[in-house]
Amino acid sequence: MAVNYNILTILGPTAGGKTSVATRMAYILNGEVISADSRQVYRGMDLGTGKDLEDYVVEGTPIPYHLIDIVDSGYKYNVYEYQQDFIQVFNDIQSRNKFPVLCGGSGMYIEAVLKGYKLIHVPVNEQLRSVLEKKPYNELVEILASFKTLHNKTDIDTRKRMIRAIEIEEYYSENPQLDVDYPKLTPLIVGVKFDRQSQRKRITSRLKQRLDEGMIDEVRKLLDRGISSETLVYYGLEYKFITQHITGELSYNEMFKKLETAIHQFAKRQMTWFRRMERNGFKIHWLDGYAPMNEKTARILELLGKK
RNA sequence: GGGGAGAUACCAAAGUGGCCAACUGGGGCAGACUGUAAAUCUGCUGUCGUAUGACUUCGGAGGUUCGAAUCCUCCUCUCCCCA
Repeated sequence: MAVNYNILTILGPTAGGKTSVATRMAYILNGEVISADSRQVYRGMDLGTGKDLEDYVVEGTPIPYHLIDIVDSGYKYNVYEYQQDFIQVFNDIQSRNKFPVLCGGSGMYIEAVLKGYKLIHVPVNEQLRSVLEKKPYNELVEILASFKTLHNKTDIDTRKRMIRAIEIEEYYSENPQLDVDYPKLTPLIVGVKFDRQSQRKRITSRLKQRLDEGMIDEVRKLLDRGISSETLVYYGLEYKFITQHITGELSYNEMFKKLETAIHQFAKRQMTWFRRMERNGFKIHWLDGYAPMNEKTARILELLGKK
């Protein structure tokens, strides 16, 4: 029985070659790419986020992409906004009879849209915050526990998150209607990965390459533009360690080693998320990164039932 | 050539007769995670499919002792200082 997939998802850990597979598929399917990357949304953050914009031209044809370069660096984007933006882009692509290819490595963003997390806009409640901020942590735990149903299951390991969690529950309790008009998605999910040893090698050589291409200058430019080092550190990985190098906290070698390790660990966490998705019922069809492109695309077409 | 310091698990580093299969940090592995998610947090990490269990470890070889990573002897190697 043929399944009518209405979206193709390409996921996988960093440095696995997802983008080229996604753009190739978009080229074949007359489609457009929707990025699922929590850091590529920022303008001016290219090398550090591994945007690979040159991959968006296949056989001389530019492939339209979405949710890349949509906000200024310095801004703090989040899942809620991502989901909203995704819905809009998805509907738009469908209305133009193009095929959407979701591609990225931000597990939570992917799951948020494929699973349709119920996220609604919860405004900041300054009054509530000022009250909660005076209370001890254990009292906050009790307050959060007092809500019958929890909509927000995030970590509450810090006071800040705890207060935000209560703020969200508080809002839900007063605004019970939370059904948003969510598009019906029937995704085919394909993962691209290499064996761990190869993955590590790829991460390291890609890191060296991007440093050669001027990744440090990119970060320096952001600092010059007035983005605080705290914000850059918040962005993590490349932006975090390179900023610490620029401010003199880390030598070049220390920066390189720590960053390399951090990216390896990040790739591992990405895989942990994907495995969890599989346990939770998402079928991910894994492709060996070493397979040639035509083999990958043939396999995906086969899975899509277009062969 | 003379003097001194040291060799501990993947790495660094505690431990200096029993409470040591060995503190701790890093790394590695596994996991949690719906509003920071490139974040944050948790567990495991000598071997034995489980173990209040067994077995093998603290440079090597001997020895002392009821008992050694810890004490003694010899050997090998590393580092530092003076020549």
